[in-house]
Amino acid sequence: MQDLTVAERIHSQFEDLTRAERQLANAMLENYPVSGLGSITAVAETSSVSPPTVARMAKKLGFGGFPEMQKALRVELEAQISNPIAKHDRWSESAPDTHILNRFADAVMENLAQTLRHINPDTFDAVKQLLSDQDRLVHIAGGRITRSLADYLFTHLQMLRDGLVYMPPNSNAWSHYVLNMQPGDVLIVFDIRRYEHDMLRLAEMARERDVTVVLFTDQWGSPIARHAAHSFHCRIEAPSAWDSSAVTLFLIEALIAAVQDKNWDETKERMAKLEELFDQMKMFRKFT
Amino acid sequence: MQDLTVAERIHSQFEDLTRAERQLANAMLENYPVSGLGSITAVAETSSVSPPTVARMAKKLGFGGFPEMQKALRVELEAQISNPIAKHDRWSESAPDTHILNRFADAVMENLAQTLRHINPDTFDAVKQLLSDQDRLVHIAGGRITRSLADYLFTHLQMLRDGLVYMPPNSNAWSHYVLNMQPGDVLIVFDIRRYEHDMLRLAEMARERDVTVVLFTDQWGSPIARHAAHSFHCRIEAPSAWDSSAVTLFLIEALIAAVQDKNWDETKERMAKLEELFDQMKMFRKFT
DNA sequence: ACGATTCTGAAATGTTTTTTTCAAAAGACT
DNA sequence: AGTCTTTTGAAAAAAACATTTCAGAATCGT
Repeated sequence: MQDLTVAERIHSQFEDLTRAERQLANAMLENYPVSGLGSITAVAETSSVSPPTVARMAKKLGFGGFPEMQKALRVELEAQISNPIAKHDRWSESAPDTHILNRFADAVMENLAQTLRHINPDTFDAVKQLLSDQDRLVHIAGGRITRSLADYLFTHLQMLRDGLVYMPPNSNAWSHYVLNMQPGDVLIVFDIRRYEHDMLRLAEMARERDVTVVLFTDQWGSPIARHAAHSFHCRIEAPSAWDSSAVTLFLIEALIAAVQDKNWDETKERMAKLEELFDQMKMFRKFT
Repeated sequence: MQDLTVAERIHSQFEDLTRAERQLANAMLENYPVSGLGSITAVAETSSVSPPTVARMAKKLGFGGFPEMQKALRVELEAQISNPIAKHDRWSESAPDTHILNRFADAVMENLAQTLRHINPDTFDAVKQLLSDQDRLVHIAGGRITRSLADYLFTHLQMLRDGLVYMPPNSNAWSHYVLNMQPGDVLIVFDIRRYEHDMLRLAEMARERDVTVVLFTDQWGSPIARHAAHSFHCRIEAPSAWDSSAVTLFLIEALIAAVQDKNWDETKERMAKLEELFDQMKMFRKFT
């Protein structure tokens, strides 16, 4: 009896149900399982029976009462709707699923799915547009931890366009950088957890100069969001003392790909030139 | 406001939500919309906020109260269930599945799954062990693109241990760094695609000095693998002219988490000291 | 660093929902 | 038909739920 769905229980006991109960049962199966999610009064009403009948049937089906049956319905629904990725068997097959690798993988998968649900494609496209606009200077700033992410974005954008300014994480020097910002410029800031006060000030100052601020932050949202024209909230949950930036990096990469797609011809040309330069510097070995 | 879904309302007003409300909003979107169907107490509990917060947010979102919001959720659910085409195969709901966001997400998920299948947990644990060993110096080197990843690893390991050397990506200076390597030391190198010749030379020289080389590379494998005691092959496929480092970053983070777990007591102490130092520096900066 | 403001949850209050009770209605059996 | 059993819903009682109030906590702004 334990693991049967409500529908299965109804079917298996249909013979034992009374007239009013069968009427109710049919109504519940009609739009299953949503029809059973209202209050007992609502359920009773849509089936044209009385609330006690509903309560009695719930008990007859083996539940403690109506709320218990409703909870079972919710659990069923959750299983039915839930994300396919949330359910996977162990990733790294030879490692137990309590191994940090698998636990971390779970977290990152979930973070990715969550983040994507939060993201507004319009925001994404708008930022893509901003970054594609060669007439705007793009300033990139990161904090203590997010510096690497800022760096990653900068390195890749460099291959796509010029007019980029990388602002070093040492905030003492920022005021000078702000002086060089023009109205219409773009400032990309990373601000995650332990939000940094200097970063907020930077965003404020930039905004005062009519610079469009784009923010990468976590699911809770840095206070900078108030000043940002566009914000990306990336989920950073991880089984660790620190947060996971993997999803933030994914988003950065997706943005880079989008910008690259947008002006593919120019990009291709630029890349060719760059490759040539790098080859001349003999930094790379031929692919074998 | 009338015809917006609850999720849309949450997104559009996310900025105006307070900390506890955001926590609740995230929890509700987590298993949307089922997670919002319990009693106000249940919803509050699963989000770790108080019932009043739930009631307040419902009003903030434009509903008369919690029951009204819940009813809206039920209506949405019904519409969603009865329309089998509107299933959840798309990630970012309002973006078509040809949107770069969704395509990139597909690629990254696939990369992660593939990578995990190929990782040998013994390798992982062995590297964890190496990084936990305070008696070995750990040298970290990255290339043109992978520099950010090396930087990320360095920044985080710094919070876990000392005896770390970050080798700048400018390869001219590397020979001096190699001079300082001792037998038993560890060298972590990142080498992905367009494998860099200097990186290979670095690994060779390190190996000659009995340094244990750990390599992060792509699915094809840098030639450095021949000299490395341990190699991680991360899949880097992406719908882009560049590769995706998201999975490599995931692996770095998982390693950091593993090292941190191993000696948690020492780590905790170290972190406390570091926080203190950072606070002091912040204060110092304020007065200058 | 210090008030002013906003936010938050415990507790109290008011409301709705659920269950129980019970009498009437329907049906079953003699 | 008459009596007994079962079923049913109205109404009351009990329980759970939702909202409001309020004081402490956190945050903000100067």
